[in-house]
Amino acid sequence: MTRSATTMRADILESAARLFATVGFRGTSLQDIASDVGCSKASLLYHFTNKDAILTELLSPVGRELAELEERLAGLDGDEAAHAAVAGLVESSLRFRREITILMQDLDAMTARPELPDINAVIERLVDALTGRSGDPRARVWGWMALLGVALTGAGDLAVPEETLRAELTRGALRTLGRSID
Amino acid sequence: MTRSATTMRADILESAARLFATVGFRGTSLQDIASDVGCSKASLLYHFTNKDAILTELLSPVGRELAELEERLAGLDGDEAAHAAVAGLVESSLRFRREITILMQDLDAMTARPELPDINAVIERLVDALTGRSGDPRARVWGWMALLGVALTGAGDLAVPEETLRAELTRGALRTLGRSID
DNA sequence: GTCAGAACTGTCCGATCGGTCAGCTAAGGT
DNA sequence: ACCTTAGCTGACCGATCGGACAGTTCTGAC
Repeated sequence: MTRSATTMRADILESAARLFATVGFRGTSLQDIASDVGCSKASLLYHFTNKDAILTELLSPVGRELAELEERLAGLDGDEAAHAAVAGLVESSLRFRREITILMQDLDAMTARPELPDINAVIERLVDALTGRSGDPRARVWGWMALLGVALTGAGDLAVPEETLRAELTRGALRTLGRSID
Repeated sequence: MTRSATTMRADILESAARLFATVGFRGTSLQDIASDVGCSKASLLYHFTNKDAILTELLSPVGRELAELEERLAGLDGDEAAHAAVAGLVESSLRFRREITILMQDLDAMTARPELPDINAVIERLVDALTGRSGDPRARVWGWMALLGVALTGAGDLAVPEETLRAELTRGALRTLGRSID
């Protein structure tokens, strides 16, 4: 069977996203994806230049969203920026549960990926926005992104209303970050 | 240089723990550990039967602690058991920050590890204690263990008192798990 | 029917993984 | 001085990884 290029790319991205989110990027081989899609390993590399390209395209919507957040933060400063940064992270985590889960699965490897310029660029901005306390703020931001990701993953099958979850996560994040903005 | 067996084992465990916690179990090769310790890869396998044995020994204290929790839960039932289970998980997460981080790094792979009988056994019990809602309770328990782990990791360099953190995490966990026990 | 190009695959490659093994070296008992 | 043994290592193995590439099959335009 021969699928159209767009259909095939969509199928590959869907399978890859599911596998990446459950067993991680490193834990997923090209053969695993190919078996799930129902094609050969070589076919994947016909539609995508390499394995990293699949990941990059999966995360590009998150990158765009975070880039917009970056722009919004540019006009703010101090507590206002910190509040907007955390609120934006919570919002993005809710919108991209699976993508954030993928990011979280190989957190350390992701931060060192040059092919994710959007995401890493906005992290720098968030570090600026949330800075001013002891310790490594970068680790704190990533820690909180991961925290939100796992929280949403673990709470995915709960009956807790999304509104409540959003409010609690925002309040908890702000409190733990040591800022009192209400 | 020739170190004593006990010293060598301790050095290996220390290096492995640091590497596992930062780049994950899968992300750490035997050569990585050997380089960090300052010995050959073969030397690692002289002191430990295989790579899994290093991980198992690293996590054995957590296993023992969770086994004790399991015994404590055996005498309880219903809401009492659920409360004790969550409180115990929070307590263990605080005591074994790094080990929980390691568990969290390859969460999916860890749950399927037969060489971690202590840990997986108590998970079964925790599932029983926390059961009674829709969805997969096992995923929920692991999700919360991971949540706690990342929270503690990300919050490691914060000025928030450990007491406050402990109280907030316990309350948040109980709330999200849908139990109202106060 | 023909044919160009898109879609796809079998097969091979180098690198790296966890693990094995025969043998080397240094230390301690006698 | 001799020898046993614990500690250690270089070299090697099979498996698996991501990726390359030549060649095959399908499909739509004419």
